Amino acid sequence: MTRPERPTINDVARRAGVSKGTVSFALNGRPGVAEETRQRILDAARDLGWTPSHQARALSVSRAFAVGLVLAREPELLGADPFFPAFIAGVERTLSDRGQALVLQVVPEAEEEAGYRRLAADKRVDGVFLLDLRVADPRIALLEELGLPAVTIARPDGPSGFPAVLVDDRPGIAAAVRHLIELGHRRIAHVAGPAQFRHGQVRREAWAQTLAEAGLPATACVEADFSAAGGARATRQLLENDRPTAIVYANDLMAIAGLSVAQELGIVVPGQLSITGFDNTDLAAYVSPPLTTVRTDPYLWGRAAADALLQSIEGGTVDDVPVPPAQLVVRASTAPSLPSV
Amino acid sequence: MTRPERPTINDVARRAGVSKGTVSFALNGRPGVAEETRQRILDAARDLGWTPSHQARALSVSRAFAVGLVLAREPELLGADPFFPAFIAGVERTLSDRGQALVLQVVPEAEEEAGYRRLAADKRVDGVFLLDLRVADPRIALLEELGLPAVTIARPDGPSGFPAVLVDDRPGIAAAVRHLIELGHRRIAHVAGPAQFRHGQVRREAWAQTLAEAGLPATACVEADFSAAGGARATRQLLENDRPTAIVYANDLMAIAGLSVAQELGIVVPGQLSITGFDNTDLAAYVSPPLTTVRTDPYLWGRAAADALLQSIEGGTVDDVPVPPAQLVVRASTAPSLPSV
DNA sequence: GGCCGCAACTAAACCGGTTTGAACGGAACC
DNA sequence: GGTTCCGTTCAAACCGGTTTAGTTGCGGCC
Repeated sequence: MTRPERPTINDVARRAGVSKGTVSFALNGRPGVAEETRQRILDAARDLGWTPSHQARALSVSRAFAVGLVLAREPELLGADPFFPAFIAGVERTLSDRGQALVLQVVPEAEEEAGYRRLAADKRVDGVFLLDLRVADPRIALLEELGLPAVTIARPDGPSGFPAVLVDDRPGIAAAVRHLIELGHRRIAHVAGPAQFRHGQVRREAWAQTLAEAGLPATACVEADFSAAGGARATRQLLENDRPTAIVYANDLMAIAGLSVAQELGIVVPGQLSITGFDNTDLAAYVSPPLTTVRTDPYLWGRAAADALLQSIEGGTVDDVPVPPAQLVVRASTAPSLPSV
Repeated sequence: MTRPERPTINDVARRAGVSKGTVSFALNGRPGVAEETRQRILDAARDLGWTPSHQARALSVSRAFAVGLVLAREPELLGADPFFPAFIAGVERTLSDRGQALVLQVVPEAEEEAGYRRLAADKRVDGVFLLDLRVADPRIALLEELGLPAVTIARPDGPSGFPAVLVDDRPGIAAAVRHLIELGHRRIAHVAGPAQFRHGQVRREAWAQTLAEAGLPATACVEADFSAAGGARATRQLLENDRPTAIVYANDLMAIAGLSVAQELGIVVPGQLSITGFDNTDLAAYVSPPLTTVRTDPYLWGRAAADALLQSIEGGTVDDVPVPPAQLVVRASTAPSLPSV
């Protein structure tokens, strides 16, 4: 009942009648091995069912054959975020084909830096994804200091030596705002994400800029935290005084919470208030009324990010990766603004 | 600008004036090293800022110092599930203190077995978590064959050589059903998860059994897939003929979708229909009406599961781990049943 | 004084690959 | 016929730890 020992490169060498150095060369497609010998070695390896020990390889070449993802969000927030699992699925799609693994680290925000340092010091990973970029994100300098390759999701605000997956939330938000303007809305509010996050900031700017371009005021904005509780609070605040006729939310979760707040206040959506979300979560189409929102494709971003990261690890400088823009999905939570409420 | 070479055990040995074997012994707290020597070695290691290379260690002791999690769910379903991120956060909490990493693998369901085999063959992990247990789950035999330690979340239906975190959904569902019975409901339906999943099956059984104990019929049950779309479809089906006065959903996502369906059909919740969910997602308290649901603690389960897994890897046989039962959270989506509708 | 036993330590093998330096043999060249 | 050169192969070093088999020095014992 002892587990069968797995064959090593020495077994292959013996069976093929060559030295293990030659086996290594043959299997890595290096020149300097006669075709006939190479064939013999490949056969021997196949017969024995040999696969290289990635631990041994990791030690010799000083690579981890893995990439990392550090999440500093609070677990509760993570739970509600549809982005993250889809992104990971996309990442895996690329990684698994290439024999790489994904190392995940979830840390309290205070230990974020230590998290990256540990991954680097232990040589656990050969590179990392940088998610949830913050304004003037300190992690960029940190990773440069650590010499760890990285790929950022969306372009950071400062200079960055790392390639970025060019996720841009602006067109999606702009489309939502324009959609509302076309419906006749003039008082269009925004429930924003935290300004410290790039995606919070960028969505807010897009909202403001699109309004400005239409000659409309961009005054009604409340900053929240992407959570349902925050969305509800912000909505209540907006609806209290000088009520807008439409609210653009920075994500679906807050939008759905806001929708409920409006309903509890007896405000009819979309009759008296139009609402848009962002993310197109699973639930968006199944609330009442179904939510007009912006569909993004985190699965695709994950694939693209992993491709770029692996390429970057293997040495090449990598260009930023374009991705298709987000699409507005019009459902029933938006309707023409009534001439006067 | 070259990255400074990090010190090896040889550097420490030289500095302390001993052989590297002694250094290894000293640092692993083995007997046979004089106290004075040990101190000198520790000092030298500290001075040099030495930390052991886990790659080298992994090779010699044939351990990965990592544990794995294979997710075979579709990305869309994952995205909506609050369980998974919280669980991971709990797992990490335990792992990071012990220098272990978490390797995540997201695979299409068809490649699930290959996923585990790869993790084992590459010695990428020393053990795995078994989530989303299925009825007669084939992975148990697979992992036993692979000789890979594991911990299951909830007890599997068949025999299992692995310790389990004793998550039990029954009391939570039973509490929800009893709560509805106490409110006077007699026609209590259930929107179930897929019967192939243990947690789908168990919740359904708990619903049926609690009704049976109260002498009520457990006939109105529709199986869905834990998704919003599925929950909406199931709800519509239940409300069409012989309408129940209450519906117990197997998760919050379906419950929220069901709530919207009822509202669109002009059925007042909770006036004409009471609804309960399961999970207590972030959103549950912020829909209208706020959802009565069952609060679980996946973060805690994650911690417990990781503890058990590490212990199991380190050799000991491990007992099943009890966890506190889920709690019913009563909100406004449940109300007394009207004498006659 | 010689022997035993033990604590403390060293040297070397080992894990399983990659990589370097040198050796070998045959063909080409002068 | 001897030198050069190249393609092929091997032996050994290396990555950085752990572990085993010895070696050393010292005190106790008879």
